[in-house]
Amino acid sequence: MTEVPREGSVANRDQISSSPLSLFVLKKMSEDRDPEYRCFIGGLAWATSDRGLRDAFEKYGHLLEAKVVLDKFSGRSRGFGFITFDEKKAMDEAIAAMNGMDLDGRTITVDKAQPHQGGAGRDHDGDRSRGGDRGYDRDRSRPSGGGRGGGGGDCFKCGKPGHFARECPSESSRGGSGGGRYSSKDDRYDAKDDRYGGGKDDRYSGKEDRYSSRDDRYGGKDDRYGRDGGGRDRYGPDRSGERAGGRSSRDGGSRGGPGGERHSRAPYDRPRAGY
DNA sequence: CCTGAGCGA
Repeated sequence: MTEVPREGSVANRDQISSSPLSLFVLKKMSEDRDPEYRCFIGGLAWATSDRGLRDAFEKYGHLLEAKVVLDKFSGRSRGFGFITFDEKKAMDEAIAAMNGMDLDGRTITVDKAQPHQGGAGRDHDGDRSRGGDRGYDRDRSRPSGGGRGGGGGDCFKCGKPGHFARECPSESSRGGSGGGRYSSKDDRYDAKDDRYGGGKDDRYSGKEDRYSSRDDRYGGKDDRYGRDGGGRDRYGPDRSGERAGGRSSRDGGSRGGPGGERHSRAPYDRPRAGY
């Protein structure tokens, strides 16, 4: 009746032992879904490295990880990085203390990092909402220096946002133009478009020597004022993409020389190189 | 004196 057949027990034991699937356990990477205390650091100077990040944030708590995101296409910092604390209060202290602070000569933005659920495999996702926000605000107010006099800010003449001091409508002679940057298109774009679509083929044949010095363009003593040295092009974090796209349309992917690299070498510059 | 604005192998 209530007797349990031993034969069944033996058979059942054997079944478990012979089940290879039962021995496997689903183990994920070191990072479990348990949210770590990661912070997104934005507004970093181009010359800021992961060491600089850690050195600036390890004082608020023990950092499990401190890394500056580098651009694989340029090899240079993308201007933001991530730091991971092992404690929540440390993260909170760091955010509250370093947000809007000046690091490496530039005002940085410190905020909670967005969780990437895919790991390395991440596609181009235009929507960051992901169905779950984590305090991330896409329409956040720009620190703009945080009003702490860090270096960012609005118009230096009238202090009104939406325009710059050079284009301040409050002082600009409104002769013919009442808008400033909003009126008509910029001639500078026409000039750029002209050399790409103007039909001039010698634009790179004889001008290439100027780009040969692209390694010293970042060799300036500063990361924000040393750009106007030999570049006719204004503010450009990396114009290599534009140039590569322009020449590829002409070359069709064929290189006529061994020096067809996108960049000669790492544009690493040391502000304290002792130069 | 400022257009960098951004979330990674």
